Amino acid sequence: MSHKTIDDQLEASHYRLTQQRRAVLEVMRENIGSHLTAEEVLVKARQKVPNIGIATVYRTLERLSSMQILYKTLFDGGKYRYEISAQEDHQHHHIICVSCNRIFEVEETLLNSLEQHLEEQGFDIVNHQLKIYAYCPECKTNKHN
Amino acid sequence: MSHKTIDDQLEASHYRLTQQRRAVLEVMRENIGSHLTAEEVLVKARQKVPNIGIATVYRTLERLSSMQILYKTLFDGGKYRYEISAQEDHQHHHIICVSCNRIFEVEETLLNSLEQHLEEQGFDIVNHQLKIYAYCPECKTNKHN
DNA sequence: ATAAGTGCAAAGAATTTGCAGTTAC
DNA sequence: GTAACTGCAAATTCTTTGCACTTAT
Repeated sequence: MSHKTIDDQLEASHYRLTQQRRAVLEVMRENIGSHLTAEEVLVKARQKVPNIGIATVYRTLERLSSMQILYKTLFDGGKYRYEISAQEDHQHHHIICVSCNRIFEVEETLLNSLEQHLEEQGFDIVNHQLKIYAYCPECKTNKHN
Repeated sequence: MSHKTIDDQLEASHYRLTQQRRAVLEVMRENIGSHLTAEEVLVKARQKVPNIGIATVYRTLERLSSMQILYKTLFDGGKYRYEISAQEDHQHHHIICVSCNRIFEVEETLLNSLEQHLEEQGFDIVNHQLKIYAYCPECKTNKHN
């Protein structure tokens, strides 16, 4: 639904819409709520543009991240993962299942009082990231077998 | 104060107390509240044991982390940083100054209601990490020059 | 004595960069 | 036409591993 906004942003930044970038962007749009590695994006993008290289994927993901179109987050294991951003809200929280490694999203809000406290202490908060490691409901059930 | 506990733990695990490990542990103890990279630990450890190599530092940090004596945390930029753990509490939160890159600690507690909410939804929380990106009070002042 | 630990250098994994050729505008 | 973009391969950066030598117990 916010395709127009993103497209406008791209337009405004003299961003050339090459097949490769189009493919990466499509992949990200087709995977809302997923947190893909560059390698995973490469595999999916190759279904659209077979010759696309990993360097182009990295360059595109980096660029889209710096334009706030994607979020780039470092998860344990040492890999960056990318997800398409849901326009307004620029804080996102994750629950990582320690068993199946699926990533769930938590909705914002509960950190407001903490932030307020810190602002009173003189910090000027730019962003925050919360990662919660847990057994997801499904794995929690299964681990009792 | 908790040296005895850590030493007991090491003792109990048949961990050989070599000069190198002693040096790494001393470095960590001399830097409570700091979040050191392996490279930074190496430099400090070499002041005690000049020939210590980076591989030993990594192996020692890894081992101490798996024994819960250290925390190992991945920060943006893609490097792991290590800090000595304050026994009881195993959740720690950081404020990273986006200007000077110093890392500050936030005291626990404010996530309890969030956790409670998630537990009700069927998640079994193992751990969590909160990273807050902010201007620290000092940099906040300076940036208005 | 011997199992565990060490330093070195080589290997790995993820990401970035240089460059000659290609393409969107 | 040309500045921007691409793919490839080489370079970087951080971390891990193999191996012959050393050391704590």
